[in-house]
Amino acid sequence: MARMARRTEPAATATDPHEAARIDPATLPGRPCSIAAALDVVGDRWSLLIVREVMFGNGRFTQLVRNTGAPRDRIAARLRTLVDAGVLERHAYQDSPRREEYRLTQAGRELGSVTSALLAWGDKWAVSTPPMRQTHHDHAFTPSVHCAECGEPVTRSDIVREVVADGWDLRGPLDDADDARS
Amino acid sequence: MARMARRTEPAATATDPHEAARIDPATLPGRPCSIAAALDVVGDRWSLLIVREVMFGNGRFTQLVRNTGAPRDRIAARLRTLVDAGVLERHAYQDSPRREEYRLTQAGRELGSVTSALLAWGDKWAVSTPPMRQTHHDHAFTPSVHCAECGEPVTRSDIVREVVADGWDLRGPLDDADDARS
DNA sequence: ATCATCGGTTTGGAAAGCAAACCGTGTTGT
DNA sequence: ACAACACGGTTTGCTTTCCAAACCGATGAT
Repeated sequence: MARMARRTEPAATATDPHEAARIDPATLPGRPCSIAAALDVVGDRWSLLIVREVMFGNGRFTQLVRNTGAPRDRIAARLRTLVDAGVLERHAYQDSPRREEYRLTQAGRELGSVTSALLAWGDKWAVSTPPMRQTHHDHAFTPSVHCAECGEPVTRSDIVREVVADGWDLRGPLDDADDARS
Repeated sequence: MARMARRTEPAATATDPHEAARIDPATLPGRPCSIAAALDVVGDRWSLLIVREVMFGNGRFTQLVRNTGAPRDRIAARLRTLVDAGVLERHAYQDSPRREEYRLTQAGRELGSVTSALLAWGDKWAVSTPPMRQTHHDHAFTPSVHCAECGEPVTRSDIVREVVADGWDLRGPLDDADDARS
């Protein structure tokens, strides 16, 4: 994808061929950050809609084109990069004629937390009328973020962030005359 | 943003001037879906990185440019659409010379669930070395999605989805000869 | 007076996105 | 046998967006 094109190094040190190459966050523009790295993989216009459709069981090319509304060449391009990134895998569902469909990998399945958060936010803030309903054991489902360690629901102020990458802190690059700091 | 440009109607029925205009999901390309609507607002290359920086307290123009790595004109353009969408608000932090900074609205703050999910996913699947550490009450923080109603941690198979928008179900548009259904 | 800071805008070229037409393989209908 | 169709894409020609770098206007500091 385009954002990828701005990175300076592909960092092809994959030992396992099944494992997709990982991004060195220092090669991304701006702050080294896993949010930026995640968006480098799925942050374009169509990727998360493709993931949504595959989650719904619609993993075939024509289904993806129809249900996302994206141009065919965009779908084709995104499918390639998502397979390369280890989010999807290509799987033949018949020979003769050979037909392929796409399935989620474990990494792809775990994007469910992202689509789920976007769905909830969109329902609440973006949309006039929610077009889909989600239920969890027969009651309406609203996601709530908890701490996996202690199980408690999380408030934003409970979370402390610390930058471990060299040359940056929460304010920005350290060598910058942004404000007084040694 | 560009994706916005493909919608056919702005749906300007806002009663409250503070409330941003909401999207009619039927006007989006593809499946009517709040994920697509959310991505219509924050689904471009830079928006969520802007939101990240504002969450970190870096709400000024030059900070946003430096810390996201985006071109100045892109930041300016995104700030306008994010303010229009009700994610950010512009706030003067001094007069003479007048200087503005951007702050999160409630809608913007609630994008924390999205950035949080992306951060966790990026840490686990996209990045070679996580460049940031998050702690919750002095232990490492990993987000876990629970059901807000019953408090239980959520498995993907526990969630049942139902399309309420006209003309679609989970497979796609109903009038389509995708497979046999009345 | 000159230079620096801040919050942008302008400009010109390069890249990406788009809709629509096309293609190869294989199957179905007549 | 032959035409039409399904599927999973690719190609083409054009439009839109994106980018880097330069510029701008208001003000304050030297």
